[in-house]
Amino acid sequence: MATIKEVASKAGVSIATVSNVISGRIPVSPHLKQRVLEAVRALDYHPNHIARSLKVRQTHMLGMIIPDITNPFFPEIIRGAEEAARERSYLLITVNTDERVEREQNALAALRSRRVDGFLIAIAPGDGTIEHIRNAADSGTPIVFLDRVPPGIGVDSVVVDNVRGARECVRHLVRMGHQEIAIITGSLSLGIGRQRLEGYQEALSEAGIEYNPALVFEGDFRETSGYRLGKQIAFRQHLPSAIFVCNAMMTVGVLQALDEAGVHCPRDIALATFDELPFGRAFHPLLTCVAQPTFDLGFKGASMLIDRIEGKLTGGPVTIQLPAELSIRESTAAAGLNRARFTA
Amino acid sequence: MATIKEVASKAGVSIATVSNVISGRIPVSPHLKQRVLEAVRALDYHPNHIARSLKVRQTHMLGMIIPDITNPFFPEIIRGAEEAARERSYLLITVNTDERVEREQNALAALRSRRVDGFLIAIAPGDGTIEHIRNAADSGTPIVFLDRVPPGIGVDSVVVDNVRGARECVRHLVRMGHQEIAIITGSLSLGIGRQRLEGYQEALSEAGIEYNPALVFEGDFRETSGYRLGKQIAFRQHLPSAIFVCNAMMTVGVLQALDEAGVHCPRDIALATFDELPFGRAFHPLLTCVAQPTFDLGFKGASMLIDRIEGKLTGGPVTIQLPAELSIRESTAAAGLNRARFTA
DNA sequence: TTGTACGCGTTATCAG
DNA sequence: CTGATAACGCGTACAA
Repeated sequence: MATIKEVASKAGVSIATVSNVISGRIPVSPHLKQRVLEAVRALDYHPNHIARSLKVRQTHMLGMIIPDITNPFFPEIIRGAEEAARERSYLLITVNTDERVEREQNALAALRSRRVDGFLIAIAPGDGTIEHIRNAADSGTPIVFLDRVPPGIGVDSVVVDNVRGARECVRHLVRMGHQEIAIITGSLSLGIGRQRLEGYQEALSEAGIEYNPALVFEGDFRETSGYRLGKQIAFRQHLPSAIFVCNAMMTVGVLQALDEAGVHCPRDIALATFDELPFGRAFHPLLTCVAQPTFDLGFKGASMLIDRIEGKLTGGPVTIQLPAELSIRESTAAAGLNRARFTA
Repeated sequence: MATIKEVASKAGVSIATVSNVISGRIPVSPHLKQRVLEAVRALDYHPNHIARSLKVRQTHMLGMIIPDITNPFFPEIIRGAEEAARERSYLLITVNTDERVEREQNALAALRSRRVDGFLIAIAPGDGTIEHIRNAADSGTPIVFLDRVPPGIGVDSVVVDNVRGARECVRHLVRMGHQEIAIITGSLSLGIGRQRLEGYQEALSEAGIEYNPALVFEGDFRETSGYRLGKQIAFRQHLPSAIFVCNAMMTVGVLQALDEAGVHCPRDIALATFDELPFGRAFHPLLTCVAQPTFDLGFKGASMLIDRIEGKLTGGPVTIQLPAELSIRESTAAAGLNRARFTA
């Protein structure tokens, strides 16, 4: 690959002049500029960002750590973050941890070695060891948490109002006449898992419905746990009249389980889910869900991170809380109550 | 961030010794090794990969360029590629182009500036300008194409046997008694788009069914085009008895369109799709599809690329062709022929 | 095993 | 406005 020296030599100028043309920071006479640009094109010159990073001590790279790239929730976040990064000429590097803390640690180490300018992190569920994250924060690298925030660490974050979203969704179920509402939670070692459960509890309590632990099934946000717990619910001696599932991946599993068990939604049971599958438009029945502002989560997170990096945001930790929006659809239409029959 | 010098000083050894401990290339006495490791931990030292890259002239980074991260086909490929990269300690950097050639060019330039050791590329549809790719290839950086290969450039690739996959799928439709089979193609400026159409044509020809251009609808692999063309088909004066859709994203659109038009699958029309939605298990009806080996595509692509980079693979371009597998499910069950009624 | 000079490609600084 | 040159942090190679 051509170097700045070769360009300079080809254009008959000094390397400093080439550098000035490329960066545009210091004006160069049109005549020389022209010659430089020609040499750049002729040699297919691409400035060596590595050398540049070494010198300026920043890489213009953002490290993003997410737990599950096969959950469509995250690709949307990535798109948002990538868009913000692109606009401000940062490169986003995303690493997937498969919900494993050990991979999260490795990813963090790899990205710190690469000297990314900042981190966007959605943590994996774990036993609460966040030493690796605390270390990164202590090193002075800005961090913004996305969606999932570990406890006891004061950094920026962009999150969803999980409690409210869950509450409104369960309220809707109650309004539809449901008294016996099962919940399939996410990992309760995660704040978002607990918050959604909390919203569920609040909605029940408001309605004067007693909280029944036997209706609480703890999943892990992955499809297989939805499938497993869905089966468990379907084969209970007594079917609840509704299920509130705490994310869309698990809902896919639940749908399959119900289907195999011959339980029809919404005729036999109502289903509502936190989080939306982008492909839900093709589902039958259409799912009542709490849609999250995924793109925005990523976009705002990356924007905030870059502001921190560039010193445009100073002072204590900032938390941006985004609302989630309830969409009422077919899956909660008079279900399980045998008041009406619904055919998709 | 701590430097190798600080570690050396803290451990009371030379930087060369620290370097040797870290890299493990030259043995160091257990005693000193221990002291170095302690210092590393105490200082939370992370080797500066930037400086290292500048010296050794390789970054251990793989650049991946994909057209649509919201199409679940690609996250699976990313997982595969990332897995292969991780195992061989490379870092995968993925950039999404939103199917836009202009972004592809920018991505390529950015990654070349970053001096990635090689490229994994699934091209965006365009007017055939592949100068940017040819330049990258000419610069000596290894490239492996994934799934989508531009014409007229001799580089490695990992692809799917599209012709055969499509042919078998349409054959199945023919076997089910369909004579009038519409096709919603992908972008025909892409090889994969043309190949799937070719498979369709072959299957028809085998069966002695005349090829009818009026049944060919050109989409672009995105959901909205499926929706639009689905509507078009649904409102034709004469409904075909089956549709073969060339990828799953478009199928989601088609399903929605049929639904809105009151056309029921499989009762009124059969549907088969190339490519599988991972969430298809929750669909009604379950979709007959040609499943692609997505993870493998990514894994094999990245493995091959790293082999090239490390000189373990030499010689002319290699193409790995992976089979796609037909899964027959409910959406093609005796449809449109009014021979039977099927209720999901 | 250690010390150390050297170079990697760039940018920043300062002298012309 | 242009050019010469010293960093940036590390890996390598050598001599001690």
